[in-house]
Amino acid sequence: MADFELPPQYAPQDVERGLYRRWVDRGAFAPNPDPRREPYVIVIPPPNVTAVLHMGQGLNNVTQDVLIRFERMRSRAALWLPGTDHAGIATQNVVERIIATEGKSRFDLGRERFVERVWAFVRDTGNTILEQLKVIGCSCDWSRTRFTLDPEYSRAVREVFVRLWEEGLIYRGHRVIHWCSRCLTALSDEEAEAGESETGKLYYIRYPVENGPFPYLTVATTRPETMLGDTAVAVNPNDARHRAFVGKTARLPIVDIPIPIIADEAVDPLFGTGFVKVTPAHDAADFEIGVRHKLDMPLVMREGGTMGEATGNGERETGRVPKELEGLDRFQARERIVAMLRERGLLEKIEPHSYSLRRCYRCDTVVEPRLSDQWFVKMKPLAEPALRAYHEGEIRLVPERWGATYEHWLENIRDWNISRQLWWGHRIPVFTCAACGEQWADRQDPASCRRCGGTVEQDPDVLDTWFSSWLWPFATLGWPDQTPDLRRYYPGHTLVTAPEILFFWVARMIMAGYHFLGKRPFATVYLHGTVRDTQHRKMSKSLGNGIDPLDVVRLFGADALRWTAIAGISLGSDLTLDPNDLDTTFAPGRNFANKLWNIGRFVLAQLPESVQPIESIDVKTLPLADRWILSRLQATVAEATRSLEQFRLDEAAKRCFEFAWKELADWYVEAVKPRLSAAAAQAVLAYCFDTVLRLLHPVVPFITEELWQKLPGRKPDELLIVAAWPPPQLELADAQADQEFPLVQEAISSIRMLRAEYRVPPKARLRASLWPRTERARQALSGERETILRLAQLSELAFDGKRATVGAHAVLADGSEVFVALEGEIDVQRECGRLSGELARLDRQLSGLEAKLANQNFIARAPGEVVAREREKERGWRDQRQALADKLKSLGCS
RNA sequence: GGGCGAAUAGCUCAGUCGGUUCAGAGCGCCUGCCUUACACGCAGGAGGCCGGGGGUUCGAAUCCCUCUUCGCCCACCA
Repeated sequence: MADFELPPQYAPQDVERGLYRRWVDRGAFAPNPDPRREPYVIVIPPPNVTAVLHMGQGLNNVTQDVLIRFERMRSRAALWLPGTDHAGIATQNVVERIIATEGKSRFDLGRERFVERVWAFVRDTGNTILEQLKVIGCSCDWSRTRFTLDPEYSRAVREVFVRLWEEGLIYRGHRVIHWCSRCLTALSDEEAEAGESETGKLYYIRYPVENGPFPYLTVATTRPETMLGDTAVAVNPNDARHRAFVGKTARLPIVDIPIPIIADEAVDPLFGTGFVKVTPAHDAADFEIGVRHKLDMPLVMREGGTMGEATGNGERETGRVPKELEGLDRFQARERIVAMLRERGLLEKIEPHSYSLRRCYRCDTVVEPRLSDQWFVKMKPLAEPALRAYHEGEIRLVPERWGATYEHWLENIRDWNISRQLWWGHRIPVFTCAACGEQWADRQDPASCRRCGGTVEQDPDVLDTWFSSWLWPFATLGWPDQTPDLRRYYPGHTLVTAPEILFFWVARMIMAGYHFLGKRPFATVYLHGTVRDTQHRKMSKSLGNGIDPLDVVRLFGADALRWTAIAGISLGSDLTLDPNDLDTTFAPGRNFANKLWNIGRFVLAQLPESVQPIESIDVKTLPLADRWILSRLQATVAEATRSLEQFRLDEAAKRCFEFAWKELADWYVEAVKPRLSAAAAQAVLAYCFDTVLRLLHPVVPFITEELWQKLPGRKPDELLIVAAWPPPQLELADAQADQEFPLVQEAISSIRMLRAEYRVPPKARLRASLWPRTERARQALSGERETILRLAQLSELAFDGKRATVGAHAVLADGSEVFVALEGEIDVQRECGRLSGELARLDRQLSGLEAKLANQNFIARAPGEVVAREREKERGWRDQRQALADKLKSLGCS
């Protein structure tokens, strides 16, 4: 008997913190330095420095932790590399909001002081989310924590920029990009998210036509305010209705200037009126038309989204914006222009129109297409190796279906706008000489022009935050230096992330990996689902339907959270949780932890100081229940291992749950209770519990570690986290036990059913008779007499070879008697009926299959393997048929 | 407009190659139980036209077509 007492309920709060500290203190999270160990590497999707943990990240990181703990126990040098992303726009926005409460803008502070302010903020709060990851048990190697703005990391970013520049893959593009008028920066195509379809208005506006076939034409637009920037009206060249207008001149209302009517293929004659107003500076498609027709491209909106002649960035005065609209917000301006048009009788009609607006992914402001000069990366050459890697199977997506999306994006890839008009981020290392105009990208900040010695100026913009995160798998390991870490831990193995950032991040990391190191960054991309509420809405702060993982940890423990995230989600599917009922949502995990705790409590109370190792026991001589549970354990090890290897984490978790609760606790523990003093029984019990704790450790690390350390024979410094994964080396599978113990279970269940059905009181003395139908069953059941008596709460048990019935005879407390008999599966007549029914069905199936196999068409057309499989099936059925027939014969039925 | 996914018990979801390991789990519900670990528990139970319709097949939750509903991704129809 152990000399300690455990409380009847598991209290996660009492153990989690201490255990985590022990793991850290013992350096358990660092990869094993033994060079013979094969590395296994996961790099964390770096959360934003400003982030606080939400369920989505909980799911993401717990998944990674399960994989890393699994591989660590499998003796690999497992490295999970953590870190954070500086998150350009997001972080800048947060700090801007903070200083706004002080009544200041970033412009009041100036660039240098503002950036210093952001750094101070990051130093203060930047570790929040990493600390929270510790609370949920993540076993990251914290000694290798990286930040995308670390000096070494920044060096990698700069190196990459300069290399791309030298390869001619970076260029200055003058074109229409997505512009956020609130963040005051350009955005990439991916950062301008198309949102929900919403109902807006389509305005039909008349433009007078000079000397045309008709005095005016009508254009349709959703953004009337952009008309100030129109430099043409276009029709489709094949549009017979409007052909006569081509070449004529329209008069742009309000601005009152002449604009040409041109023909361009891009115009869809079926949309609106077939006349399109062309605003090259504020619409990407119009820009293309403008280029083709060499049109002027005046900007009529300022960077902040107000109307006005824009200044700077190559824009010039055009006199297009009337005084009364000057400085007006674009949406107010829309109303005013519509009113002005109406006054002039030029507004034909307004129709409801449904479309989807693109919005800034950071502040949700409606994005404005805007002509400007930005830095772009040519993506085609980068995309090709990434595509090839997928086709050749060097990179695998799990689940596979995402491959199509990945391919489509890469095949249609567009150049990447990487400059942001922000202050927080990696400054673009492009330098321009004020004297001679020389422009180049440099690894070091030059003091003067490399050509003429004149003064140089650095580009004011910073890089897209994703331009640093796409280097994460190798920049975190010290690249561009050939560090030992880089050599050992690159390429990595598994990337775990949500499909939302497949383009933002995953595809780009693959491109960067091949381009800069010539090797894939990882072999497998595991894409998990999204966390949603019961209405299937994505959990988000703005919707207020989120669940704070830390609340869950507080209420139910980290293991309960982890259990729910892992066991509750199958490969690639979404995780639905109810934020209004945390108890229902997380109870299963908590209950399971408590169950484990109590199995542990029981086991520990029974076991002596030292237990025989299972290896020293001749398992073949053990009682049926022991052989059965060991056989089940062996199967569980095999299945759980295979499931984890295939990323079926839920299957692995559930299989172990099934073993621990249903097989070990419900059956074996109950069955073994009378023999607990036997050394062999103790050995089996200890071995089973020890092993299932190992299997469960990746999913529920805290409780398993806590219990495992208490098991007899444990050295004080032993930790489950670095213990060996259960090897399938012992031959514990026992086909006979697998067949016979279920008979015992069946008998017990039958009797229990009778008890319940006939309401036999628990205290009643009950006598049951069993009539096993085969010699083997008779042996098995006789051997388990004690178990049956105990688990079915019987006082007597009899066997009889003639009748196949389960019967029970009860004497109630008041002396009255109850006789119960089960006519179930062991009843001869019932059994005969059942078996002959089965035989008949099998015969039907068999004849169908035979017909199929006799069909020459099938043989000729079906693939060889299919035919082989069918033949195999036929053989199996024939054997089954034979066995059935034998059984029927042995029972003596016709 | 294209592409992808989902629909199975009251709820959240498993169900691989078409067949006796296919009607399953957890939660909830009902009936008994404080049986020498666990009431966060034990034992027993009820509850399903596997979204609708058609097809293939000896046989369909499973394969094909179609419809309905929901979700996601992509797309320069102003």
